[in-house]
Amino acid sequence: MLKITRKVEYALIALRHMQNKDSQAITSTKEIAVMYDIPLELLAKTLQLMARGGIVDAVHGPNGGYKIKVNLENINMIEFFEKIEGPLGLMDCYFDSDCTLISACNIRSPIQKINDNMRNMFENMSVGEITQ
Amino acid sequence: MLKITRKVEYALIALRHMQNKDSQAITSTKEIAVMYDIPLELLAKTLQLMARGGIVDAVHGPNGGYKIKVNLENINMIEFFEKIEGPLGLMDCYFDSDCTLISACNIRSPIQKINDNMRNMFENMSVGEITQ
DNA sequence: AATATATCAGACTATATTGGTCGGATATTA
DNA sequence: TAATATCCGACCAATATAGTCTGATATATT
Repeated sequence: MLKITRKVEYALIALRHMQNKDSQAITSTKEIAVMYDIPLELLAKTLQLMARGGIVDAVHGPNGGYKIKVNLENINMIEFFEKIEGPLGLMDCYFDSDCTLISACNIRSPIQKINDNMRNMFENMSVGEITQ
Repeated sequence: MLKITRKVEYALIALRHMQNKDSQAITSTKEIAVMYDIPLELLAKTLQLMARGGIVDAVHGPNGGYKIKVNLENINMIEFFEKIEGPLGLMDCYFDSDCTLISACNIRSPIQKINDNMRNMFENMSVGEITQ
């Protein structure tokens, strides 16, 4: 429980690796997969997700690869998780709006409070902080 | 990802239910299972885990059940999770102690930073806060 | 004592999620 | 045209979680 997925882990490793190079340098999937001993295909998929999500730019063809596109300080961990894994279960909860799930929320689920805390924490944590 | 298990959820629901009754009142598994529509056997197991963990007291026999044993403000969420699910992956990380996993930690895993933050958050959150 | 009811305990199955693989398409450089 | 890299979805394998079943033990009531 409370686990971070491999895809997210691989994505962060890849970003940190690229961050330590010249900002215009191109890094291939293979380079990262070999260096950190990560399954190539799976890493490839996560890099594709980051490209789709606008976090990195892709360069096709021989000597192709990826480079970081945005300032990692400007993207929070919730956005990041959702770009890679899709919508999280950690729904936003607006106490002052009307909520059709009040009974499910209050009667059934103290979990909501935990999720609110987690979401809040990750919204205030940038990818840059994590990759250093 | 980042999900809380059903057992934890059921445990919190049970505690909140008991908290709203007289502190000496006995609550059976059945009472809770019926009221919140939770699978009886699974709820039974989580209550047993809480009894083993010293959070509740069990009363055997007819009209038996459970009652809260400790002050829920004095137990943090990490302790609670571990009583119910066993050791979490969110290891403690002591930066000033020597660590045989430094390379794995620094080179491979930004995850460590995320886990440290989560652990810190849950250590400073009491079960009482969540069950109200 | 016998019976009914509740917790206790572990093995077992079903389901869902995640991790990883494969095949083939598209883009680009040489 | 050949080689290399990203792209994309379908697929299978491994793991984790959810839930079920069987039987034991403790105790209150009759």
